[in-house]
Amino acid sequence: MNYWLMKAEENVYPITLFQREKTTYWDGVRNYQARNSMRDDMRKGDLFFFYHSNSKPTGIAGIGRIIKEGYPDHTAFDRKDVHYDPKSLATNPRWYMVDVQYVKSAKRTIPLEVLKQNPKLRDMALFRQAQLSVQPVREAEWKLITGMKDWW
DNA sequence: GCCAACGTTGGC
DNA sequence: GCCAACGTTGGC
Repeated sequence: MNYWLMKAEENVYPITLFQREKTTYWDGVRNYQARNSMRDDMRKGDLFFFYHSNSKPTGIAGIGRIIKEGYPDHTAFDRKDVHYDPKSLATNPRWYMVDVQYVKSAKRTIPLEVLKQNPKLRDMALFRQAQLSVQPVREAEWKLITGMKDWW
């Protein structure tokens, strides 16, 4: 079982919408490292932190589960889609996505600042590669964060 | 809205 | 292969 952190802009896809929809596909990732994680490493049943960026505060808003492993991101083929990429061909897709299911929300978003203050979380990818929208989370980090009673 | 960090593109 | 220009991410 692997753990992940996936970022969504709150004004684009808030966790309240995820909760209503229950399942969705995670499209629009256009970074190779994030793509590789989704295409090669995510497994059905893996859990992830749903992270709100561009929000007040930014931070972990909830938890989701991977329910379908990597497959071509069709929004890259759609000329009218904001994530259209003419270099991604149906015969040779460049971008991948996964299907995800809502699991639960934090009582309140756990702010980035709170995570930063915990010395045990210092090595999280979140701080080392701030711009990466899909990133692995270590089991110890997962357990520590999900065990923060005030927030769940 | 600003801007630092960082990834990608393309000329050479 | 280098690197400047450019675009995007995301915190603030």
